[in-house]
Amino acid sequence: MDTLSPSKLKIIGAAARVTQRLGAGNLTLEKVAEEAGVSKGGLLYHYASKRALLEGMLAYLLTQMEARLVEPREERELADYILLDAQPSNEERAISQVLLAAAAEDPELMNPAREFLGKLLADAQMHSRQATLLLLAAEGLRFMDVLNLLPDSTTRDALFTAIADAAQEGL
Amino acid sequence: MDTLSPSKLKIIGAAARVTQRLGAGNLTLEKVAEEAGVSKGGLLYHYASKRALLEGMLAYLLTQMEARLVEPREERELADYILLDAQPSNEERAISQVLLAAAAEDPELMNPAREFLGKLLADAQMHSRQATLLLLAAEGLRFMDVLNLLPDSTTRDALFTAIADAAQEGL
DNA sequence: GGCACTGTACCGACTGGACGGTTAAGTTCC
DNA sequence: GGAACTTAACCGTCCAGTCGGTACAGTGCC
Repeated sequence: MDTLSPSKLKIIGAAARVTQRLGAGNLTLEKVAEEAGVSKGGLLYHYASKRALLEGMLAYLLTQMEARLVEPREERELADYILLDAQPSNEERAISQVLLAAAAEDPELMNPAREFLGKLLADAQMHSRQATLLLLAAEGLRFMDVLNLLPDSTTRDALFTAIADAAQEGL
Repeated sequence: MDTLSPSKLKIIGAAARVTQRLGAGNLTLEKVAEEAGVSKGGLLYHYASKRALLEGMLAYLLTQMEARLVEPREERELADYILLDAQPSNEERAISQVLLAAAAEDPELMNPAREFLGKLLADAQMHSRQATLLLLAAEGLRFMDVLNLLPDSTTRDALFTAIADAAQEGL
């Protein structure tokens, strides 16, 4: 995992902001460039194609999420399996949204995510059925959240506490 | 819910097939028209815009799903809450895929789905925390499935039986 | 110090293709 | 005759990616 250059970080942040403002469907290189304060050429110097930019965004997202999952597999408790999806930042939400949209055009793009999720799922299955269910539920909530499928934010919070309680009390 | 005309049904089926074959990102009016055996103009006669077509697909999907949920709210058992996501047909998967992709571009499109899900979620919450968790888990699995985020189909089946067992045994 | 050259970062006008939607002219069936 | 339906050509817009530049900070050589 090479560290991202400041320019690349700036660009990814800009892409997330554009998405938040205009929606994933309106994420164009020109807009990202403008938001990042560079020209389109400048942007393409750092990410040679839109696909490369999207790949960069996905990699960034996965690093962010991985950072939350501190416990090594052997020492994970039930509650650790929902950590991944607890309170995603707006930036994370935006990036997830873009990726969901992009996956439709280019499924290959999601390979790293599939791999990541596959490992996590396998760990959960090895741990217990409860862990598996909690992980699935947390992911379900996350998807609904990212896709704006939840009626309001209080519902989201209620659902999250339901999962968190279940993880605590072991139900 | 007015019944769909044969032409419209034909078009929706064609759209699903195009999606299966080429991916959600390549769903264009021209391709759908060709697959349905009509011209683009003919398609647009029935669905006045691409958005209208997508709305039609969503409505169709929701009717399909609703049909599975036979029990009235008061008589629902735990297992009923995962019925919705059990074994979606390829057509359903394709339509869901398109909708997921479209939602990122145009969140308004998903209003009916949001409403549908909101009700279901409220019912589950009223039933029990277990029902809520099962519903979330089933939805989580469905999203992963639709987005091709699962490593393989045996994993999917294993996860589904895990949920189903939990619904049966009441865990 | 001055010169030639190289690599890195960045710029923005332009192009080419894709695609949603329009239109005007049919055809078919009641 | 007119309503429902179909057709093919066409238009306009949007956007990823290209390309010929510029600026500037080294670096090596005399």
